Amino acid sequence: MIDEHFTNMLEKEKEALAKRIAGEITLSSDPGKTMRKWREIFGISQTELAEYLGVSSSVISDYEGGRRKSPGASTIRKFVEALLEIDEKRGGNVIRAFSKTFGSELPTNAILDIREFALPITIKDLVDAVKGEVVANMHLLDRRIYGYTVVDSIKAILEMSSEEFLKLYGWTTERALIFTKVTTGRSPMIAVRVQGLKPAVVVLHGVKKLDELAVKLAERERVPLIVSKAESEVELITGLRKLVEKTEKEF
Amino acid sequence: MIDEHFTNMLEKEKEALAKRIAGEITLSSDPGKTMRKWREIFGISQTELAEYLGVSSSVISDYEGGRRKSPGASTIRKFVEALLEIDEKRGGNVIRAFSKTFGSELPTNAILDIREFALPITIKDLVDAVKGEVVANMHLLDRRIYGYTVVDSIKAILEMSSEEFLKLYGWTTERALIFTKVTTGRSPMIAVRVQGLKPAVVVLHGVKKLDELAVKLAERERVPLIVSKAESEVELITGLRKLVEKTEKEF
DNA sequence: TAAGCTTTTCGGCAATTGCCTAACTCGACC
DNA sequence: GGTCGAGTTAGGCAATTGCCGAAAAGCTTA
Repeated sequence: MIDEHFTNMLEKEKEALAKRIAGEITLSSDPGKTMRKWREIFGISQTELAEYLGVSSSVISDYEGGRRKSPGASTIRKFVEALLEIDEKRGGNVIRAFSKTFGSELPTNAILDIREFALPITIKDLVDAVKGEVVANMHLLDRRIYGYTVVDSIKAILEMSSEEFLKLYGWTTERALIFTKVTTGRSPMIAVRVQGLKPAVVVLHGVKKLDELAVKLAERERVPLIVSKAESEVELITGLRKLVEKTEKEF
Repeated sequence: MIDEHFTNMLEKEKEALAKRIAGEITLSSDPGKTMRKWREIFGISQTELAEYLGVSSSVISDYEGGRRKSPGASTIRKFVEALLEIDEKRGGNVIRAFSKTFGSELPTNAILDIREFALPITIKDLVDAVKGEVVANMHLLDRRIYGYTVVDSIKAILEMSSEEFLKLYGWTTERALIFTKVTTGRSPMIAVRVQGLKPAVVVLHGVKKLDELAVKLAERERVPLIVSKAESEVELITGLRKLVEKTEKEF
């Protein structure tokens, strides 16, 4: 009974997300661009999506590239449904990441800020926003990221269970994971390695003396590592939010 | 500054509603049917919408009738934007009715229940759901309605300002207005008449002795008047909610 | 650096959309 | 009963979509 209720709630969240994505694509002045944005948020390749839909991959590329100015409702529907079904088959991490039910389960005092960008940005953009310095994997700065999560590393380590850590990383691989109250950077990077999942980039704020091991772990995992020189958490978050607003204006 | 903030909030609600409507149309297995549903919720005629969009009215009829199985994104976008812009020109009552901002301004203890149906129902359906008896305008029972508002008439009269009454009626003309704790039905019908607006149907619950003036006022306003014989408010609301669920299943 | 995988670009074509016009139906009202 | 406004139906047609396949280009990784 309770399980059934919970399942119905998740189903509603999925429907709401489907509607949100479909609405956004349909109302967009560049539907193809928005289609790409959401496909990348889900971390699905054009090839995989094409196979799932039973079309050739050039079809997906043509849509996302804007060759078709006004995709039909059927096409958008199939596209959106495929994204959600593929995600569900993978465990439903992205659906959960965008649902309110999931959001309310996290210890909110460890999480200082969570935002999405209206448009994908590069890690280079992020570096500027956090007054950062790249300390590992500089060659990977062209990666796209779609959002960020700012975590108080002390609170997170003290209060979050292993499962919650997993959830934190499991959102998408296309987000920046930002730790504040960091001393050497060792603990966050160990946590990243132990969980075996990869955020698109890790930002450390508050570093007194960077531990060489942190750099090595980042290089091993091929995760760009950035040290933020922002004066305070407020300044860090303000810079990030300005970046969010900037992408909203450009969109 | 505060005005600006408030305007931005309304703009966001409008965007959210646009996305909701567009998403629903796009994901629907019968987009035309959903387009009609939303046009009727806004109380806009096909003719007016067609003129606004600069097309002939047969175009709207063809879409809503399902002649086009997969309307393009551009078409849906123009349709949705037109609905919202026309409503805004009329004062934005429907946009507000569907926004959270508006909802939180009403005295919630006077309003016992507010719901939408997933599909339009006729007044006949409503009569059954509330164990009702039609006392005026029986020939108008084929009208479509899209939702209902149940109001405690005593609390509403004691606590609601004239402006709030106006808001209550101003939602759409496609909803049922249901008064509970009614003795003769005179006061609710006078309120209906004084405000000069027309709900699709009025239901009176708890009538001891129906005032003939109530019937006359209903006839004059051409508003179907129904007296509910439900044993209690709970039974009344339960019947209505069952009807909501029924439409959700059929949709 | 080479191989393998992913994505892009473009020509082609059948099917469908977006819109028109004209004729018709229905309900309300004078 | 006649008029008017709202809505429906269907034929027609130019423009666009939905999809294919092939060639080229780009990216990642060992």
